[in-house]
Amino acid sequence: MSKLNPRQAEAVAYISGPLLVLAGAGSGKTSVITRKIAYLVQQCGIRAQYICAVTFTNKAAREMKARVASLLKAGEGRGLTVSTFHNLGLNIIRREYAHLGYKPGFSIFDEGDIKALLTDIMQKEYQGDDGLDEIKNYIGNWKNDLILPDEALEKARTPKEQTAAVVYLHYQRTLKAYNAVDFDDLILMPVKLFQEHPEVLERWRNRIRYMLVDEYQDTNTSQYLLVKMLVQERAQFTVVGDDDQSIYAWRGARPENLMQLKDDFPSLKVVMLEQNYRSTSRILKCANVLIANNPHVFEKQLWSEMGHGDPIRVLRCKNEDGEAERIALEILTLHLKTQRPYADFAILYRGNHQAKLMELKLQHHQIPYRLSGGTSFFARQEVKDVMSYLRLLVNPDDDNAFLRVINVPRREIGSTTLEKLGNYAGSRDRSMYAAADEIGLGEHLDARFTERLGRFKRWMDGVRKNCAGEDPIGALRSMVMDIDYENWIRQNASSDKVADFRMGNVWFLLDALKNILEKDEDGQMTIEDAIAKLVLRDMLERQQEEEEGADGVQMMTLHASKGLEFPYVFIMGMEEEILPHRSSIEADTIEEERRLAYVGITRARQTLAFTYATRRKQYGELIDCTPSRFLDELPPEDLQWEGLEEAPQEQKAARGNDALAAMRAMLKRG
DNA sequence: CACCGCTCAGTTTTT
DNA sequence: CTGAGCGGTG
Repeated sequence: MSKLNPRQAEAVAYISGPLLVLAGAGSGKTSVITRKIAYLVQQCGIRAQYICAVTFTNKAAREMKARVASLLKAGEGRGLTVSTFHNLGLNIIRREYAHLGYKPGFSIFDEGDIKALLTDIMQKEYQGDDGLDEIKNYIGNWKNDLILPDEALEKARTPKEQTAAVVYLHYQRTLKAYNAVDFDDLILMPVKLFQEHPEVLERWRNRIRYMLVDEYQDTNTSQYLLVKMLVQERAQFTVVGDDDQSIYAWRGARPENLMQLKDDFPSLKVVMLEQNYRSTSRILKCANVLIANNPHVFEKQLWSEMGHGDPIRVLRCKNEDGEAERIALEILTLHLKTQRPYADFAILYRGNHQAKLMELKLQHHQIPYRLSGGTSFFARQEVKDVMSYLRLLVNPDDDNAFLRVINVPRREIGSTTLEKLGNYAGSRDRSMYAAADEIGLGEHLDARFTERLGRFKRWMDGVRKNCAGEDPIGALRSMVMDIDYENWIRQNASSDKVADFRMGNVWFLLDALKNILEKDEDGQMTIEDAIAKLVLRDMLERQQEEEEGADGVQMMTLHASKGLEFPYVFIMGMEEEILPHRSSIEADTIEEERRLAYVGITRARQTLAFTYATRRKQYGELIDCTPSRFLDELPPEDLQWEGLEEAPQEQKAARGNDALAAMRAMLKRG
């Protein structure tokens, strides 16, 4: 077990009041959190069940859990909570749903469900879904700021806001009727609940006596309020964050929450972690010098004892094709020369579209790679279908799921039937599923159609019964067989290969569900809970990770790279309009772009290179590119520019290009 | 309902 | 310039 430095030790041992740890990149913040949990349990006699650590991603939570487990003796970690904000919120709602007027088995709507619901509402209210995304943003922002529909209606000034507020009101009512919540509600509802029911809050405060929050700079207003309410005047907490790594303001994160803490908790102690255990000092100097261009409340200087390191190279390329080619050749050469696995190399970029060409080049040179991001597993049709079956199974009020499922596969229930069922259900204040076999429906629908609906409902009720038995997963597998889903997939797929892949996803989903049920320690997990966890992506990634053991160059966006590290890092597209992004230049949010560059630089352990193209095809036109202003902000003495010989008039002196020639020669040799 | 052609946007994204 | 998504048509 590694020794903590004095600052880290101070952060771990300080438990007499609220603590803010400003942890620079690579300064061992996860160690501090995990060691602190162990310290609380082993030295302070606080039982693990009273400790709650919160992260933003499942991955971070998983890593933290594993590291804590390795520090504690068996049994000591019993009842410890390490979860994401959303999972914590889910756990609260799971126990307190009755106070919120919800029923068990409530659905969690994902991005797709939300859009479908909003489209539906806007069709009804405004006969069109123009500006859906904008309205969705308004609603999301309100929810992040803890503003409910009534307040939004009052506050709305512009016509757009008023429209959005009206839609918001309908949206929230419909969610309630469907016995559903969205992701934002998982945070917002617990806060509202605690505000309205102090006795419930008291119960939770009793359960959570010490709180630790990771990536605090990424919290939004609701999340901060949730933390604040739980810790309240007892103020037993540690939050860890880095204002320089705040790159999610665009989705509601408020790095100001770091400052807010000082006002809200005057006794706040601040500890700064400035020793970096990841990068060479040259890389850190670059990072420091760059970020010094941003205003700071807390000044920090990262330093390391990892040696001076290689110069940082800036590779000038003719065009986007040359850029990708150059990176591919660099990696190929370095891989051969150093014998390091491809997984030691990372290519980072601002936007996902930049990955395309890069991918082609890597393929061309037969370099294995791993691409993170891309189409989410949950966006896949077959996954959505099966998820909808699962949801309808545990939540018959979920009309969204009902509509998705009713004709998949074909049950000869058309839009007219569904519209009449919907109207009838609406008039009776029932869900479509509940109304599907009501006698009164016969007055609006022909017997043929009521029979089809009734048959579906009877079948579904049967499946639900089976699920309540000994082997719920087995029951779900039979359900998939029962509807002959495989046949449906085969009919709709373009090839057998695609069909196999899709069926694989279906079984994978059920396996993940099985794993969630099985790994549950206290045996309290119901199938309802497990499905909710599935929507929150928990467990799924873990399985995918296990399958992803293969060696390969890692390609990802700068955003996705936060929290990771690589020996060799390439940051591509270092150009004005790309990094900083054009829209950020226009919106004057350069500082966040600078932090994005900062995050990218601080991912590198030993070698860092930037690339940019002098010309680039954009929207069908060949345009001249300007190197990113961030390159100019870096210390010139640590940079080594390459590829300037074609443009000697540029501000930087041309340097020898021996490296490129040597590389080519080496490639020829083998 | 399937397919074709037109229009329009073209950042980052977890839960 | 592309690719997605939409609307119109057969």
